[in-house]
Amino acid sequence: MKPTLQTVADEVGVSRSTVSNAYGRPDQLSPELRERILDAARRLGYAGPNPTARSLRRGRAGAIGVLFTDVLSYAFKDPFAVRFLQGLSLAAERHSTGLLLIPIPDDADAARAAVRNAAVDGFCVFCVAEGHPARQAILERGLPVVGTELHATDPEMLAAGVDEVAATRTAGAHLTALGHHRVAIIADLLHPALGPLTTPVRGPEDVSYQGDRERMRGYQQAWEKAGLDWDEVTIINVAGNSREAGLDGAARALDRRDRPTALIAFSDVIALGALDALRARGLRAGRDVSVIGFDDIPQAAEAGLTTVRQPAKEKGRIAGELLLDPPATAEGRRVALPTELIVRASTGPALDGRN
Amino acid sequence: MKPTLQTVADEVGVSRSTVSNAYGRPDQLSPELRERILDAARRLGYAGPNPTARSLRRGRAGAIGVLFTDVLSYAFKDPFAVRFLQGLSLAAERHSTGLLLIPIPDDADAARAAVRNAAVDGFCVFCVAEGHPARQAILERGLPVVGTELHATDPEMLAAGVDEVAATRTAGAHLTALGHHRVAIIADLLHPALGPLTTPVRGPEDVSYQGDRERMRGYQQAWEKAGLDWDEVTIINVAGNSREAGLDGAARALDRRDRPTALIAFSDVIALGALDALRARGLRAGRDVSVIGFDDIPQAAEAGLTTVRQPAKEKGRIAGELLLDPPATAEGRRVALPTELIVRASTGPALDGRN
DNA sequence: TTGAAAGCGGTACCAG
DNA sequence: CTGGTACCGCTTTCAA
Repeated sequence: MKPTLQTVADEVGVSRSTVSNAYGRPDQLSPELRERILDAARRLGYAGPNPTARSLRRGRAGAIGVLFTDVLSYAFKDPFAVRFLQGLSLAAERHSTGLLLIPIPDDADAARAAVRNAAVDGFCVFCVAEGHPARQAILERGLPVVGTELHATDPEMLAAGVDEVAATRTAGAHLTALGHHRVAIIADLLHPALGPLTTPVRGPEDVSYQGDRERMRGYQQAWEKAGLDWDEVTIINVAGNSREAGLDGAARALDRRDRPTALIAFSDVIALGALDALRARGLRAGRDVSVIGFDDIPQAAEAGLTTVRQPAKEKGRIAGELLLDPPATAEGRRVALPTELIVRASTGPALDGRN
Repeated sequence: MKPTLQTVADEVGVSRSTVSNAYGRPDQLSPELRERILDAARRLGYAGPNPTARSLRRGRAGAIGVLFTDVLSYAFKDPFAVRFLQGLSLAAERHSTGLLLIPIPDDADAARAAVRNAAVDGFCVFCVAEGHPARQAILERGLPVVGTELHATDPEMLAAGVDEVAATRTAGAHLTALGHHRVAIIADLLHPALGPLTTPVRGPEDVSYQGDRERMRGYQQAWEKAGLDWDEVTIINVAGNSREAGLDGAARALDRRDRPTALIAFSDVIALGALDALRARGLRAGRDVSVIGFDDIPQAAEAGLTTVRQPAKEKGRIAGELLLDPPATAEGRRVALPTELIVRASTGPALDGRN
């Protein structure tokens, strides 16, 4: 039988309360008694109050839940996600809180169950598509929830995000100013749980993820503003947010007869894959074909990738703080982070017959 | 007031047990009653049984704890660690269990507290040095613990690991066969919590981490077997397991007057950094200087890095299975995984005056 | 400074 | 198929 508070109390000849105090409120008893209690505990192999029982009593789980699809692989593969998690963990550490990673099973019922069974004080919804069953289950828990979409539809939702539309509108203006109009967008736009990946994506309304949808809107607005035809934009949906996916998607774009003059990736990892595709074809980025990304991960600088910078770690940190210490006012509950267009060598004037 | 089981029971006019059964054992009550209960729950905004309370009653936390130092950054940065975690999460998912990431605070007392307060069913000790205070605290919890050291000193400890000594003995033989004897070892060998990072490392006994210690032993044995002088081996301790650390460490080795003919990294990320250092000096890997790594992460193949392959994801998966379903027999509690020397272009004959 | 008592929200056995 | 009844292990007033 594992020792409990009672075991120790009996051993020392005091009450449970006193033993509890020895651990949680050292100032409530004499140092000698405390020492005696701790000694006895050590002797009995008692490792301290049971965390679960303590959580139940205190009404605080001591962890925040982070949901992941694809057995975590996405989360760990994208340097942006990694930085975000680092920020989140920073906030968690500050509040003596753990991070509970919850792998979301593919099955919808199992996914809901996973959410319902998570002993957490709040959830961070990171890259979970809006219609996903797990998302609904999270809202039902009635716990604080933080996301990265500044304009999330649910009013209860906390958010640490950037103005995606404005960010890509600027990025788009950069491209149109360089004379690009026949371009291809490459991104992981469709969530598999919501429908077949072959669904054609014509515009923002077909995109599963809110962030990506807004990014597309920004580019659309830039095209409008420049008086360009959105139909000249090819939208290529790829499976997954990864360098390999970017390579595939870019290959599909580059091997068309009317090769686009620029490739727009919705993340840097995808953009990096696009650069790989260019290289494989002997094409020079920023000269033959322009490439633009999103995030500004460290590798983007090395690769000379033009991209939109967003503060990844800070985003995570603020998301964590929002969750662990929710502001009282509605305004404080949505924090907007800045973005910046970082122009590097991968974008240049459009090389186009018509120019 | 948040609704509880009782609230729902009262609403429907049944007992708590029945409501509990409606969630946990659907076969214990009529479908109609169950529907009525679930309906009422929905109406009242009851999201299902409180996970903490359930855990307490069931005696199962539903999560395994994974300890991390350095606010998780190490864990997320090394592709090997990422794969390991993926494997771990795979096992966790199979057992409907979450992964609780526990950032270990620098302060020893806080670290112990973090371990004691974790509501978990077991711990996975991944890259936590042997003398680390958190490690002691883990053992005290009396929960199952899995590590990656096959020859861990604690008999209770479960393990999914490789024969590090044999692996590097083979790798070392490869190098000595190529004529290398004046080499440099580059690795993150000293744990900061255990003493200053400037402590000189002369041999295996000075290394903080068991795995690294054994890797060094393997190389030492290869040197002995080849009749070479271990004193010709320079040991360079770097801070952290990262590409940057590898770059730094290699720089220190390459800029010496008696430049080593080969660089031995204890991880591929460090080896990749070493390749960066070579490149920066116009040196060709495998021609001017040889480089060998450990792990065989995907980037190793791209970089043409000779390395020791170990099954990262499988290691994590097995660690998870061991933890969640500990074998009864002592033999089954330590699983040995295979390693393989993968020879690529980064190693070649020693370029040495004396050869 | 110490202790008694009342839960925190459930689960599971067992009787009906 | 349903309900009564003990707990799970701890924290926290409140009195002594």
